[in-house]
Amino acid sequence: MAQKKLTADDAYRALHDKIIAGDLKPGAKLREVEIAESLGVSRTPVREALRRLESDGLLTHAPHKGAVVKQLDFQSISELYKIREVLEGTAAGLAARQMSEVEIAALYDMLPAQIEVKDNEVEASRLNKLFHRTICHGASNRYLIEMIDGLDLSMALLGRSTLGLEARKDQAISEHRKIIDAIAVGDAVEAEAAARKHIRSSHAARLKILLEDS
Amino acid sequence: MAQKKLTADDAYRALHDKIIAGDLKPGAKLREVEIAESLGVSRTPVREALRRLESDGLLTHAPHKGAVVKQLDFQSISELYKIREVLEGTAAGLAARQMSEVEIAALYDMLPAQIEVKDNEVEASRLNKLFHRTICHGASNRYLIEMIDGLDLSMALLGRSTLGLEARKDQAISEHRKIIDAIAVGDAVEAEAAARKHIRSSHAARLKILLEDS
DNA sequence: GCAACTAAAATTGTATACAATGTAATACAA
DNA sequence: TTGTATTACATTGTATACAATTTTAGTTGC
Repeated sequence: MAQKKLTADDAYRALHDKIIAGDLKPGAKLREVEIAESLGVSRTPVREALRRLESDGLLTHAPHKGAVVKQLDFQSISELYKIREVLEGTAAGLAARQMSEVEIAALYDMLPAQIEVKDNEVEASRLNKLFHRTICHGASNRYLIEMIDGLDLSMALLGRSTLGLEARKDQAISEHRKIIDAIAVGDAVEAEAAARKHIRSSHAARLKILLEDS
Repeated sequence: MAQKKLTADDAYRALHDKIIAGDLKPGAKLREVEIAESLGVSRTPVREALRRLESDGLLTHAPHKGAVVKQLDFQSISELYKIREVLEGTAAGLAARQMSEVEIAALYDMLPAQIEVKDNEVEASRLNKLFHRTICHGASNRYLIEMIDGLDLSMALLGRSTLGLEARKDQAISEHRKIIDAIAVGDAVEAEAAARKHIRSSHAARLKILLEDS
């Protein structure tokens, strides 16, 4: 078999994926030797991975105390959605000015798959991310892309997707369509407004989940 | 004498400051052993510092090739200012809704010092950053603060401040006052508009400097 | 039984040694 | 002379050894 040599980047991705998948929940402590052994590497690359995850905002790290998966409090979640609203709105507005016909067509093409996916929260979430990423890239701004990606990562700390709520799924798709429609006609103001509204209702759905779970 | 033990965090700050101060210019290659020896530590903490600077966006880093101080191209600079406009505008808008009387008074108190500073680009830049940071904190959003701080860092890669231009200094102060005025009366829309305009004219000044230097 | 102190174990931080990769220089052939 | 291949060197990547710090467990005194 392959047994390809693992590197720091592999360690990063492994931990990254574990956190995203919810395998490592907020509050979980990460011990370097433990991780190193489980991955079959030394502590050095593990430490590098941990530091990257820290600057990604997925871990908190106190000197001599170790790394812990970050736990978002209520206030942080509100702040997170507020900024997401601004950035996704900006992205949609820029996309309305810059996206090409084919790119817009690609957005429309994503809708059927979003509708068809049933009771598969993971896949629904993947398609949703793809949709938002496509618009974000349509804005052609590397800093914006980086920031939204960063927020998405933090979002993963919240656990299961809001698309798990059946009602939310249909609403989200309808909102997606409105965003595309505005982009398609080059209406930046409306595209931004639609995107902001979409994030706000996503926030509302999130709050519903949080209150259910508590 | 003290001879305090240096740690990874110190190495980070040392390099960080050298880049900000322009001591390490874009394009400069950073060799681990060289830095380690100059700081009197081993490569381990230096590597950690380099990785942090990389995720700060101050360095680019190719595997097995080493770290280089990032060089921003024309396109990147435009994108940088575009996002700064959005974020600083958002910050000013939120600040208009949330800042307290005393905080606003503190903003007004900063203006005289900004006016008095003469031919001291470094000090002028410091006061300017302080002003923007204060508004940013007035928005009470940790993610927003983090992002604007990150953009400020990248901004440092551009070299000397736009406040070096004599005409720009007066203009900037006038714009600062307009922003505060809007915040003081709680006019979020106007505060955002004023802040965005401020960043745009800063961008214009930046372009002037860039064209002069080339 | 509880509190505080002490010691030992666990864990992170740093230094160094070794491996892998990339770069540059040199030798050789066309 | 130029192009290429080979080899030596420089640099980064990983593993391990050691130091510093924190946490935990145990013991002693009250």
